[in-house]
Amino acid sequence: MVGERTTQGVQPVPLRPALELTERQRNVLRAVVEDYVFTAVPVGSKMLVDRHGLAVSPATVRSAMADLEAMGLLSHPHTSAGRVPSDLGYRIYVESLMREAALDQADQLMIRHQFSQVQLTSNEWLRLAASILAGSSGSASVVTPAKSRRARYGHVQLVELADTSRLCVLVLSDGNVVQRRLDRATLDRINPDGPTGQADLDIAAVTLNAELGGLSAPQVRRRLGRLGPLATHVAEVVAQLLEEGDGVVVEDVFTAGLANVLEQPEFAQGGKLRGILEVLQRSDFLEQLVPVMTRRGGVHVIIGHENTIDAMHEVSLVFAPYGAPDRALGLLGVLGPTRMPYPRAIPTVRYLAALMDELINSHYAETHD
Amino acid sequence: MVGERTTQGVQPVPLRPALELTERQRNVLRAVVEDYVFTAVPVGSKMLVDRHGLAVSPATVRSAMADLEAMGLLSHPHTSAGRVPSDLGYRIYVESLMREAALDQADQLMIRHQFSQVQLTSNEWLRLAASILAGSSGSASVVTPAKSRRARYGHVQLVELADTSRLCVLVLSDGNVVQRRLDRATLDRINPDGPTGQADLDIAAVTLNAELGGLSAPQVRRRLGRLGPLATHVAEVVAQLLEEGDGVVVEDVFTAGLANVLEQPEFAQGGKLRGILEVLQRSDFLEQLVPVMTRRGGVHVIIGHENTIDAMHEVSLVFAPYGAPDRALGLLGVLGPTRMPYPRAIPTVRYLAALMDELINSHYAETHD
DNA sequence: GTTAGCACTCTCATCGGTAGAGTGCTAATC
DNA sequence: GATTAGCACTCTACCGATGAGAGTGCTAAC
Repeated sequence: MVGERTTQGVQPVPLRPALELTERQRNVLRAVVEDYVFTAVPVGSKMLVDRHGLAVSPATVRSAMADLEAMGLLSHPHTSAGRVPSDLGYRIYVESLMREAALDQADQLMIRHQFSQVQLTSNEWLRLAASILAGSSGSASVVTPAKSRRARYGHVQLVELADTSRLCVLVLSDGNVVQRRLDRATLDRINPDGPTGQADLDIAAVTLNAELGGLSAPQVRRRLGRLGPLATHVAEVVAQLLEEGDGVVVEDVFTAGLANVLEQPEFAQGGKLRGILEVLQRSDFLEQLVPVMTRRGGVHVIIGHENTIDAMHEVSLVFAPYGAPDRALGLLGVLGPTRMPYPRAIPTVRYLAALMDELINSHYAETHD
Repeated sequence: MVGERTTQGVQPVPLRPALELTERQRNVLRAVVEDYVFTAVPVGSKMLVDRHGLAVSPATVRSAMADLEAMGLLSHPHTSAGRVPSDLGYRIYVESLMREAALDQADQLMIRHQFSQVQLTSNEWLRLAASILAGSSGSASVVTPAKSRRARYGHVQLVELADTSRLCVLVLSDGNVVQRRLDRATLDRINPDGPTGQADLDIAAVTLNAELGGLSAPQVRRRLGRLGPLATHVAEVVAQLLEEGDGVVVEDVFTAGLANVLEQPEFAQGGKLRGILEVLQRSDFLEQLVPVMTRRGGVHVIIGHENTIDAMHEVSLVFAPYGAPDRALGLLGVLGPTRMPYPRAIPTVRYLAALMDELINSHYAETHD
């Protein structure tokens, strides 16, 4: 029942060398976190024994709480209020106190079923993932498309649209599609005898696809000389497109369930949410997660002040990478108050990441067995 | 100075036959709206004469206000509070009282400059538009990609990815690109001798591009018989893709500036925003605007209860279509409290719609003159 | 080591009172 | 006849006091 593999070592955590807790302290901390996550109200000693069947008196719990507070795991809004977990308290909880259960069989089936209804090559897929994640975790969710950090040339298509525009559509080796319009003036310079037509474009495309398959941006650049003038120009554009994508993993972000976060009492007055919304819409906040995530897979939890972004000091992130290793990497996860139901959020994120791994791999590989 | 072309006839407005206002009533209504939009505080008679240099006494203003209230243009939060415009009051204001100025020359240049930095064929373009719109209007903004309601076949590309997946990339006549993975099992059935390779795919693509250019979904279906087995299968997929896009205009939505709305005092407590956020993320709320917008271009204003969606009863929309008539239609606009600075929002939306018209048309047509 | 008892602290909800803003009405004024 | 000054009235928002309740920390007894 209890998930053996917890989410340890989430990297930026300054765990003091020996933070040994007694069994009682562990129980109290666990109870405080779970009670507070549930009620959003600072929890006092009496409530705690009443609701969690601790076989000791409130006074004993008080002394344990005082110890935990001294260690920095709990804090006090004011003298005569109950205790609230600190970021560090949540950290300890997540790493060694939490009882993490796998996702319900029924939920799993339901989720799978929803995915089976939708085409993988469309953004609908990601929208669905975001929506499921938000619904199931009760937080805001974020999903980015799977994308290779070093995508290579896959296949190019040059199109003359009904009007006089010329489009270069590049399918990358990771399956993503990017496009760019070809500059008219340049085309006219290359082909001074008249407008560049579909026939010209087709010839260039054939050349390019034969010559450039599987190449990276610098490799494409090295080939520039050996192609015809039109093909060279397009190859230049292709190289640019490859370079623009290089190293960038997070481009588009699909979010859902913002309303869930809005509902939380800690964000009742809009002020606090404002910063978060702004960060969310920029999306570069995910960029910083990429190195950590690629270094080691699995679910990563970032709690409150562990986040380097100021506006995020009151929220927690539960994220995981998905995709094919070294080919395409996507990120997905949830964002909620630090007072987040981790035992629910973590398995949900884990399951969805695994599912999307699976889908993406079968999408690409689809072996015959 | 004063914009002659106001945004009249926004359709679902039950304007009573003869709503004649005296000059004074008009002035008072205008002053109330502008004061309230600025301060967000119900405005009383004394404040009004003080701040708006009305050459009459508060008592006179009071009587005018009472008249306006009887006509349903103002309302009273409670007995001894100031007046607040009703939705109808805003409507009258927008249609005939507002002094609408064109956008600043400097602003215009700045916006143009930002667009010049970005590729039209990427979503960055739309993201930028949303961001400009939000920043300039101080509200939340929404932008959808320009899309034809009846796009036709443009050009197809069939790609064998590095692994065993086969992709069909379809460029539509409106310049948009859609893709779909080809089903492996079907391919194997069509070509039982071995896996369908890039060579096979190329041949099929050439056939399809020669045969199907400019055709609509039913026309493509009618051609199905005359093509080879592989091409027929792909054409089937193409027809599906065309059909899925038919009639749908709003698919992806780019929003920005949600935080701006959050900041407004009327949404200080999250509850009200919740519904709006949910509607925004669904995006089907725009679908209902499409018929109105295509029937007649220009800026459309929908105030509070004029909106058929319940969750939107406390917000106003200022929207305009853009794109090439009968080819590709996109929607853009802003969403804010009914207490919106219409004289700023409307010209901004108008300008941006015109600019995007222009960009899109030069993108597609780019005539030689 | 645990617990009961107790004094103490702090918040929060309640309540009455008051200041202030605004109204509607009436009678005087231009 | 329209406008305005004056006035009584109403309602809210704010303030300060009060008391209940929850929770703590400490000490002494178990």
